[in-house]
Amino acid sequence: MKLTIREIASLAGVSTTTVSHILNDKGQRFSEEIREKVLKIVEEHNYSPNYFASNIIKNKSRLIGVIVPDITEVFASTLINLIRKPLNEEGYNLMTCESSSSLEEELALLERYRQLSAEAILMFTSSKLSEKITNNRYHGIPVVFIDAGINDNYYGKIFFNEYDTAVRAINWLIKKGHSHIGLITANDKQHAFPERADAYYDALAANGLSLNKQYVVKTEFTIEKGYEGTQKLLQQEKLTAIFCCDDNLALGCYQAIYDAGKVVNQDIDIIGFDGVEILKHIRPKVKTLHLPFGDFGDLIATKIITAIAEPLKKQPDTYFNMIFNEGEE
Amino acid sequence: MKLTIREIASLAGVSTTTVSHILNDKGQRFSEEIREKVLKIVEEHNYSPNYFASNIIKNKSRLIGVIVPDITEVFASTLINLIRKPLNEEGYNLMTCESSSSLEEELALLERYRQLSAEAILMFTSSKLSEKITNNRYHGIPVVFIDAGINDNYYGKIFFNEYDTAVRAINWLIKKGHSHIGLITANDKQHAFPERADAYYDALAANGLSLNKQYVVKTEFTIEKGYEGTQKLLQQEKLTAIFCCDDNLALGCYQAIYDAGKVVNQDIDIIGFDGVEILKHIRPKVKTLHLPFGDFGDLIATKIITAIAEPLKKQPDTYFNMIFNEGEE
DNA sequence: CTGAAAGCGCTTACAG
DNA sequence: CTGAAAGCGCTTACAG
Repeated sequence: MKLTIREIASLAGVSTTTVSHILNDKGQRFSEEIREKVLKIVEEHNYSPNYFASNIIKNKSRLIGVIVPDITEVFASTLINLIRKPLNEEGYNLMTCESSSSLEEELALLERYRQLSAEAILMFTSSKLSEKITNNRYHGIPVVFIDAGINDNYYGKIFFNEYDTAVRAINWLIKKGHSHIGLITANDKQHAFPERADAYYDALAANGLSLNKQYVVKTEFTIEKGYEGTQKLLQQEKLTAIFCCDDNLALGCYQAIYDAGKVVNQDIDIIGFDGVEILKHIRPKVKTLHLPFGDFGDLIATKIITAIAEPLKKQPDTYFNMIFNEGEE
Repeated sequence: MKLTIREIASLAGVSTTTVSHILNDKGQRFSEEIREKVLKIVEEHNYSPNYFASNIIKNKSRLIGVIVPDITEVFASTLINLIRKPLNEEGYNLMTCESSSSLEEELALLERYRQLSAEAILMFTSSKLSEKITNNRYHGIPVVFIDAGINDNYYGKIFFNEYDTAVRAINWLIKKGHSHIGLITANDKQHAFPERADAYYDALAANGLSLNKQYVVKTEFTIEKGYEGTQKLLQQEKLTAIFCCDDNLALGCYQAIYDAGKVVNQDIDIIGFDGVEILKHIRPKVKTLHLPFGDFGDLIATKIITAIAEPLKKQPDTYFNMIFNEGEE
């Protein structure tokens, strides 16, 4: 059904060598006339070289594998969205598969991508994989992690300078008059964002507010846990604001406040963390620290391209500032 | 770096033929002893056949290409999520690319998937592509559309019996005491869901309510347009409920009501359409008709598998009921 | 400048 | 039962 290079060559009255050279922009061995003739025939018959045949020789798949716990996860899909364009422009295709956060599935997907000869893998994970992937290479394939610092990172860590911005956010709450502020943070098994909680502790101290242990909930970063954590915090009658170390928590917090018959941003102020899309859609809007998603995406795309070109090259760490807008958003 | 079948063969002291047969479960020409020996060596060296070399012969890529306007779109990512597992189990890999709803990009992606020898393509689109893709085959590759009936469908249309459930929803509003109900529906260029609007018209008539043209807004199915449409409707002072023919509209509607200082489900009742995730997260919760996503996903997966096995086989139309829960959700 | 031919890593019809 | 060899559709070093 599909034409082969041989047929195109015979149609054009040249050798397969010439057709291949023209298609791959190799050298100037053919006249412009021939070039155009061949290209015209290719066009007419809608010919495209067999992807597998050329890859077996070029040993390049142009494929970048993405592993993500769940494709409906906003943080990940936002980032995938951002890196796709620059990578497409470099001639790479993204392929996304889901791991359901299962280590077994993650390993199976790595293996599948290896079989597909992926040139790089972008891995969203909360598993410790450094043992399987030393120096960020899985059987030679560069693996770029998005994992909040869980794995060693040969290709450079990314820091968001969360602390300073988070301090600013807490200070904003305090200036607004809040003195009983709750915190929902990680139980430290899944995630490790100590700066976020530290900002809370330090900002309270710097403003002469004492730390109330009843105001602190440690849990996992899900909407449900945010909901439950907030229910607990709401038992503290004086509490008037909650700082959530993640937007999923913030969303659950928002729901719990509403369901408890209170009004968000009126009875209880919320501040979230990451700046995912959904927080813009809910009402009242929930304030959040924003990741600089655009720059973050560009960096990841560049990291991947660099890692493909030079898998053995260490890449530097990068620092970004988080964004927090004190005024109305 | 990567081992070849020849090296495995020589390591095992057998021919490449035998190794290939063992790896591909072809025949019983080898002893169990040899089989185990080869498998052990394969295991030890973590050998996997070169994907491209085998595909060039088998002419099977095991790849299913997905084209989606935007990966962050909840409807699409929900569905992709649902079909991935059954398709993986059949040995297929999903590859997802974004079209930004641009016809040009859609065609480019179809072409790219053709070059990748995708075995089937799942296309989320609002473009009329029947001209390029007659009988749902693009250069022989089966294309399954998710497109609300825009394109011809050789592989069977999917109907959601939206009408009956939508009538029930409107009746529910009327029974609740609403007699001034707004409608936000499509401007008919992008989408064609006439049953949704008809249900509104008919239910009003059946309950002896006259149709007020001021209560009807025709627009596109986006959050922004839902917002603007609602602003228009809110100028109608007697209006106390709005039926949105899409969940994006419902979300924009929800926002506009809040921003106008009114209370959702108290001053103005909303009913949406599709049952996407986000409506469960907002507060107050917005009632919506639900697609039977689970069954829908299973059907699409089956359609794809069937289309790959028998590309020339017409597939039957399918009818689903929408879900509308009158009580609390 | 041009094309015949070798070779990429597999699979499989075929000969022994 | 087993393996040498042809062949999949390309690319490219090489010979003319």
